[in-house]
Amino acid sequence: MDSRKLLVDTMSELMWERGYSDTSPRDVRERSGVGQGSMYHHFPTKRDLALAALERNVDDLVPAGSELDGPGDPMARIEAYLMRPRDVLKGCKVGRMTQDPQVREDPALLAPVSRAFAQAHANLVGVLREAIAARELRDDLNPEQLAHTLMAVLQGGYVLAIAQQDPGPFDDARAGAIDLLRAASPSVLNQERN
Amino acid sequence: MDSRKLLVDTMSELMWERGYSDTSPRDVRERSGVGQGSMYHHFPTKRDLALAALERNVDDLVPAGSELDGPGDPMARIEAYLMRPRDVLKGCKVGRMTQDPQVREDPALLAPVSRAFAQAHANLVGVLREAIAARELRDDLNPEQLAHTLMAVLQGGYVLAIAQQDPGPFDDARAGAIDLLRAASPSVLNQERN
DNA sequence: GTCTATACCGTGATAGAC
DNA sequence: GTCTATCACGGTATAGAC
Repeated sequence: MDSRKLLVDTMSELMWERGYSDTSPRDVRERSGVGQGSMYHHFPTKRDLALAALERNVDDLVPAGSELDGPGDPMARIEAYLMRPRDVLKGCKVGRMTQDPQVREDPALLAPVSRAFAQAHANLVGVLREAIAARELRDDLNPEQLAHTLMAVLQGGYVLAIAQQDPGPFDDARAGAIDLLRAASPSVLNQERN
Repeated sequence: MDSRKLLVDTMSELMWERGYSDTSPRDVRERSGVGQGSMYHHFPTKRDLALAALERNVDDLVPAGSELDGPGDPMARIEAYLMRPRDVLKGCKVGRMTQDPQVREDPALLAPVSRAFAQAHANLVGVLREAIAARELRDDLNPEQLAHTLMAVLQGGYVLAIAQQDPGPFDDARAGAIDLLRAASPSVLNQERN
């Protein structure tokens, strides 16, 4: 129906599955069924199509962090965010882009990726601060650093899982992170001091 | 001098910088100065050269874990391993391969990557066990999971840093991980119980 | 907006002489 | 082992009709 939307949808999928460099205009045409003429009418270059697809893929990631804004204890929300089911062996549609040389070298393509991670970081920092305020986490922990740690656990978990072609390492990584977070609750001793 | 070695060296560099798909035989020839004939004499296909280069790149990573076998407290060795200086914005020459579709789909190319991470995991598990035995870490933590967590922090740290074109998120991620590890030492209360 | 035809270039080789 | 020449193919468009 709407060729333009079809093209963006298809490019989004392909960029998730194969990245940018390794996805050709021909791949997009064949999967979408949109003809050559239409394609270049809507998007003068492959890069233009990729930009549209990328904006879409990063937008998918923002509501994906909705566990963080929900109700419940801050720590419970953080754990829910980490434990949300994910398509582990496909990897992260946003993080993947950082390993594509043609994306890395193109500030315009990298920009949406950068924004998405910055947004995720800000959300996580907020909940971590709440957790500290609620005495669920020690107050000597740095929320900015810790947010990057947790994001890295997820992004790196994908890498390890794909290397083994097994989601196990991803699940291990996040379970270990949660154990550490729980171990970092203010100790009974400290609570008695206050 | 030795064309074969020159080719492997050059391919190793290029695969670190640009991955496999995006590195062409021409790139290798031009950077190495080795001629077309020599190249295809030593390596019948690009994939053969990549296999040799990959074996070499993963071998670079094993001695890189030598901090783990050194002297000193187990926890100090883990921290030294995490804090070792790294070329953050270039990323990990092994982890990078997992995002290349042509590597992902080729079991022979993925195998060295898988082995390298499995080895790193085994080494980390060993030191984490020592840390628990030395009462530097709580004994209710799972060393297998935790090892994957720490590896993921590094691998994911690269992703975040490249996205921002700034090593900051990588440094945050590992600093946060170390803070969590320290917070997971057996509490005074627990120590008194034993 | 969509179609078909055409074009140019880089990739990933192969061929055969030296 | 190394050199130069050649090649088939896919990637990434452009041209112009409908």
